[in-house]
Amino acid sequence: MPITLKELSQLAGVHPSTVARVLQNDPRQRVSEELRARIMTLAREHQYRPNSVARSLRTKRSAVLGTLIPDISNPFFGSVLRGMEDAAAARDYSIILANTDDLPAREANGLAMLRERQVDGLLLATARRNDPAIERLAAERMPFVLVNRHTSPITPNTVVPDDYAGACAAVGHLLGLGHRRIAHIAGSDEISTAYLRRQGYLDTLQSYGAPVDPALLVTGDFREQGGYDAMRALLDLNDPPTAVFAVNDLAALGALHALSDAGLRAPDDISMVGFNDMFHATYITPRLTTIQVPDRAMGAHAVERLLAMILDDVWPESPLLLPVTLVARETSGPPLARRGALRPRRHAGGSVAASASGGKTR
Amino acid sequence: MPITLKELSQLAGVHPSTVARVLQNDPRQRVSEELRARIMTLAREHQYRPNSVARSLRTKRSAVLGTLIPDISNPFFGSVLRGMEDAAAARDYSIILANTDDLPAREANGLAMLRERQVDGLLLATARRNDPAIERLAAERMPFVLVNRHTSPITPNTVVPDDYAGACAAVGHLLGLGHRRIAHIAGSDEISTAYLRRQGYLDTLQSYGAPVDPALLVTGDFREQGGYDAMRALLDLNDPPTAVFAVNDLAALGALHALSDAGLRAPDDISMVGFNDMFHATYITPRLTTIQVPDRAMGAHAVERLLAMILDDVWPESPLLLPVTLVARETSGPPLARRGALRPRRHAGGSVAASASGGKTR
DNA sequence: CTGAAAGCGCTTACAG
DNA sequence: CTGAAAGCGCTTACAG
Repeated sequence: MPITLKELSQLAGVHPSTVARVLQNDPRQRVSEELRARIMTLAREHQYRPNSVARSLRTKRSAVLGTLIPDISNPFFGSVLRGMEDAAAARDYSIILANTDDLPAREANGLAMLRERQVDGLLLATARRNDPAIERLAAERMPFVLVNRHTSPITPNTVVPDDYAGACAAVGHLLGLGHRRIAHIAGSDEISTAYLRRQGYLDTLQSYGAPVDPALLVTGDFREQGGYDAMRALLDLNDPPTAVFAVNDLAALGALHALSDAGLRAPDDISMVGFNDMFHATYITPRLTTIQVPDRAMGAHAVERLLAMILDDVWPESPLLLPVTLVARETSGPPLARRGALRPRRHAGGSVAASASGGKTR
Repeated sequence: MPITLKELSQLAGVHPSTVARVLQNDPRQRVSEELRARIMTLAREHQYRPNSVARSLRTKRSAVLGTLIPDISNPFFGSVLRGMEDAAAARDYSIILANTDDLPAREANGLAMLRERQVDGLLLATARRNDPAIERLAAERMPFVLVNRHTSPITPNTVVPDDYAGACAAVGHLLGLGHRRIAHIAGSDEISTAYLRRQGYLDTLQSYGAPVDPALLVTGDFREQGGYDAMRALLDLNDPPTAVFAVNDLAALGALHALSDAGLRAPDDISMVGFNDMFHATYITPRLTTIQVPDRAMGAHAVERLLAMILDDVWPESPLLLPVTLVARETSGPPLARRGALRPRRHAGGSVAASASGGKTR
C-alpha cells in the first residue's frame, strides 16, 4: 500500500493540513523553510503520491477526459487518440476511452459510463449531423468538443478537417489531370465528413462545367467492403468512370482491390483518390493519392479547446477547420485514351491462408 | 449536477443506507418489496448514477485498468487495445492509456500516473527482456499482465504470440518455396518478439541444413525506416538474398519500398514475409505474406487474466502463448533462377506532396 | 426490516 | 506560521 498523507504527517510530526500545503506548493503557504524542506524530503523518501481518487472526490475535478471513438483499431482514430493523449498528458490529464462501432446504443452506454466516472469533459469523434444525444449534452454543464465529425449546423465546440476544401482539391486534381468522368464513392449523409465531401465533389464538377452523371455517385461506407462493392457497381456501368474520389482511404483501398480483382489497376485504367492519409505511409503500395488530414494535431487541438473550457472557462467562438493537403502519389494520373468498356490486362490474384504447421503457398 | 444518493434518499423519505442497499441489490437485503419498488422508480426517474469516484475511495477498487502501450497510432496496438477495451467493458471496467514511445522515462512517468489514479491492475505492452521497472512491480501488490512482449525468463502473467513458432513457419514457408539465401531483418534483441523471431529464423535454417550467412542477418527496427535501410544494405551485397523474413510488417513494408526504389519487386525479384498481419487487410497491395497474430484476442485474453487476478484472486500458472498463422499472400513465391547481381526492371517511383490550393501532380 | 455512524484520503476555509 | 474540523459521495459493519 502506498503511504497516505496522514501517515506522512505522523512521520513528520505535524498536522496533515500542513503537509498538504507544502506538497501543493500553496502560494499563500507560510510554512517555515526548515519544515518545508523536511516534509519534502520525507515525501520523496517514502515516494508519497497523492491519491487522485480522494482528491477528485474533494475537488470535484477528476483530471480525466472521456472520449467516444467509433473504433480504435482503425489507424486513423489511433492517430487522433495519440494526439489527444499527448496533449492531455502534457497537462496531467488522462483519457478514458469507449468504442461505439457507430452504434447509438453503444454510444449511450459509453456516455453513461464516462459520466459515472466523473470525467471533466468529453471528446466525441462519433457525432452524426442530427444527433439527439449530443443536443441533450449541450443542455448540460458538461464541457465537450466534437472531433472529426460535427453536427448540423456546425457548432463552435468543434475541431474538424476542412472536408469540403479537401474534396474540392481532390476533384480539382483529377480534373486537372484531364479526367471528366469522375465518380464518387460516398459515405452516409448522416455523417458530416461524408456529406461535405460529397458536396465538394458535386460543386467542383459543376464549377468546372464538367458533367454530373448521377450514375457516378454511389454510396459505399467508410470501410473496405463498401468501397469494394461500390467499385464493382461502377465497373459494371456501360461507360465506367476514368477516375474515382473515395470518401476515405479505406473505401479507396477496397475500390483498388475491386479494380485488381477485375484485372485492372490504378492509375493506368482508373485513377483513385482517397481521404485522410490514414497510413501516413508512402510505404504502402500502391502509394495512394489522398487528402492528408492532420490527425494527431486534430486530437491535440480538441484537447486544448476542451481544457480551455474546463480550466480557464474559455468557450470557443467558432469551430476550428483544420487545413488539409492533397498528396499526389501513385494512384492518380492522366486518363488513357480508351473507347467503351474496360478490358482486364491481367488475371485476378487470390490469397490463401494456411496454418503455421502445414504451410500451403498458392 | 447529477443527483446524489443522499438527495435521492430524501426524496424517498428513507435513510441513505437503505437506498444504497436497494440499488446494490444486496443479497442480504431485507427491504420490503413496496419500498424497493418505490426507490427503484425514483432512481430511474432521476437517472441516478452512483458516483464512481466516491465508490472507489470507499471500496478501494477503481474498476479501472491501466495500460502502457508503445504507440497507439500503430495499428497493431490499436487492435490490441480494442480487444482490451471490449473485454474490460464487458465487465464494467474502463481503461486508461499512456503511450511510452519505448522510452524508459515515459514508461516510468506513465506507471506513476496510473498508480496515482489507483488503477486496479496493469496491462503492459512495453516489456523489455531485461526490465527493472517490471521486476520492481512484481515485488508489489499490484496485479499486472504482460502483453505481446515478455521478460526473460518468461513469467506466468504473460500473454504473447508464439513468436518462435511463427518465425519457424515463415522461414519454413520460404525454404519450401525453394529459397536458400534467406535474410532476416531483425529488431532489437532487448525485446522478446525480436529475439524469438531471430532465434526461430536461425534454428529453422539450421534444422533444414540451409546455410546461415551472417551477412544476411541485419538489424533494423520495428518501423519502416529500419526495414528500408536494412533492405538497402542487403541489396548492396555481392550476393543478395532471394527472400527476406522481416521482424514485423512495418519493417517488411519499408523493405518493399527499398525494393521498389531499386526498381525491383516482390515476389519476382525477392520474396518478403512480415509478421503480425497488422492491417488485417488483404486490401493493401501488394498483399503481404505474413504471420497473423490474433491481436484483438491477445488484448482480450490479457484483460481476462488480469481480471481473474483482481476479482477472483486466480493467478496464472503459466504464460499464454497464442497460436499464430502463416498467411501466404502475394509477396512470396519461388525464387527465380538468376546469376549474380539483381538488375532493376523498371524505374523507381517517387511521391510528391502538394498543397490543396496549388495541386501539382508529378 | 431500516437507521445511524464511521471512514476511505484528500482539500481548504477558518481559527488562533 | 500551524492546527482542527468539515466534507466530497459513497459502502458497510453494527444496532435495534
